[in-house]
Amino acid sequence: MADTGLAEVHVKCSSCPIRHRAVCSRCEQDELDVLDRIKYYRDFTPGQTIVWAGDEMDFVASVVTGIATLSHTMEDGRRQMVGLLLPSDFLGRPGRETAPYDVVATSKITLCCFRKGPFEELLRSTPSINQRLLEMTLDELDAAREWMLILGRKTAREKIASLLAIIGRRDASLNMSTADGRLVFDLPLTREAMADYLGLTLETVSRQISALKRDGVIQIEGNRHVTVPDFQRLIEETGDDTDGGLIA
Amino acid sequence: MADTGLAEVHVKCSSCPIRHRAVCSRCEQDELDVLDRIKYYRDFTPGQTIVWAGDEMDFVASVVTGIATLSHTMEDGRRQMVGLLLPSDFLGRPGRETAPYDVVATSKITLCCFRKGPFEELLRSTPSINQRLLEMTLDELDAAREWMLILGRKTAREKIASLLAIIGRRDASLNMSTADGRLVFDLPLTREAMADYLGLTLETVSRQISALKRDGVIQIEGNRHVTVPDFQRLIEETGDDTDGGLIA
DNA sequence: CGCAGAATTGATACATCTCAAGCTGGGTGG
DNA sequence: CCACCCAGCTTGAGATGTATCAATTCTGCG
Repeated sequence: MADTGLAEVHVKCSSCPIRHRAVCSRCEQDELDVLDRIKYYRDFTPGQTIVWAGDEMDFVASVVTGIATLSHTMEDGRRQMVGLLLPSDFLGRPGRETAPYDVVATSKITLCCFRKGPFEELLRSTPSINQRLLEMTLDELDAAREWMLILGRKTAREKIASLLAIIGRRDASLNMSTADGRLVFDLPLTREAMADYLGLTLETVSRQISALKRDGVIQIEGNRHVTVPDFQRLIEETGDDTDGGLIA
Repeated sequence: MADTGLAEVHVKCSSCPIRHRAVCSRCEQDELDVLDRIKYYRDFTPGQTIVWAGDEMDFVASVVTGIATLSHTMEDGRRQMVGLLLPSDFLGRPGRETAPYDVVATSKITLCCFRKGPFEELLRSTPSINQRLLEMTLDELDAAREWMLILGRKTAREKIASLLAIIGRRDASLNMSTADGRLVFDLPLTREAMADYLGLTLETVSRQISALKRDGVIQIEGNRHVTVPDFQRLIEETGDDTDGGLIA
């Protein structure tokens, strides 16, 4: 079933894990009933391309579980990630025919999909969805702008530290981590994906991670498992204002 | 009056130059009447800071005329522009207390302002505004993502060509330019502002502009007046797919 | 166990930054 | 009316951070 991406199960909205954060989070029960009727799930396997840039895109979706990336690819192969989709994030743009970027599953991923036409109809008739989508889009725009600072002005070391801080912070807010500045998480990205995120080569990513490890800013087991002994220290390495509460 | 930014005149919405493109573009007459009652104008002079990052921001606004920039500044002075506000663009974020970036007037500029509270009320009660703001925010997000590709993966020469193409295209769509691939416009930014836009130093900007001039891709009179003899050629220099219709 | 993808490490090349010196044009005051 | 001034810009020479090319070495998994 992985090839078609069609999933067998149909979870009720009321027991959906992203119920309180996704584009539907402000919906009343009657609105959820409508969504429940028209939604459908699709699963993708790691590495699988969900949408190709330029392809017609006849659906929009929420990420239920898993991770996906949005990226531009230039003709000569240079690639820049421009979005990272985590659970509850929204994929697709109402009022647009074709996808502007490649969307690729980084992990096993499940999407909650709506055909574009019906969703656009809902958007017009359901203020709670329109307002939530506006809020989510504004948040994404903020994230994109912080990302632009990283891409345009930070050194390779600061870029790596920034990415680790972003991932660590998100994990902390999800997993109710220890509040004592210690932080443990798994990287959801390969070195190459990190390079695409940060506008670096994978070699430079590797070197800078090694350097941060040498300097005691982080510890690593295996390739993915990261321990940050002192989050504040990591923040200092990002070049940002050192305000640094875990949930910022 | 430039110091307070308060403008003397009060233009009726129905005869406003950005009537058909701004956040209010989908409003009916009765909705415009409401806006007309609560809006107020503010003027700023070139170089004047409209909002400082971190300051409380008690208003939102549409740019009526002129140009402003949004930018992050790091503690050590590194600066990255993250937004360029042109006429009809929207400034401010409903539901946020403090400004995340500096907003600086690049030219003489006039804003059509609304106090934040009343505007948020309107947003809740007026779907036409909410929907238009969503659409505009999605457009900005797309622009931010294209910008991320420029920042992360393009060479200095490609960055300059991309910026010239962006400015040229916009001017072409406004001024109904000659359709024969020739293009003439004025740069709205200094070399330093271009550098902040592109994540370069101003020296590199200057060198690359000189190089493009040497290679016949552009001609320059004075410091700002640019002629592009062959727009397609410029597009080839951006590194993007060479689709290149003027209005893309 | 062994293999393939992922990651590390090294040597070198090169694009862009940095520091420094001069140029240019428009505005101002003597 | 001219000389000066200064912000904005250009150009040069050298330093430096990151990319590139090229081996190895890990790590997780069948």
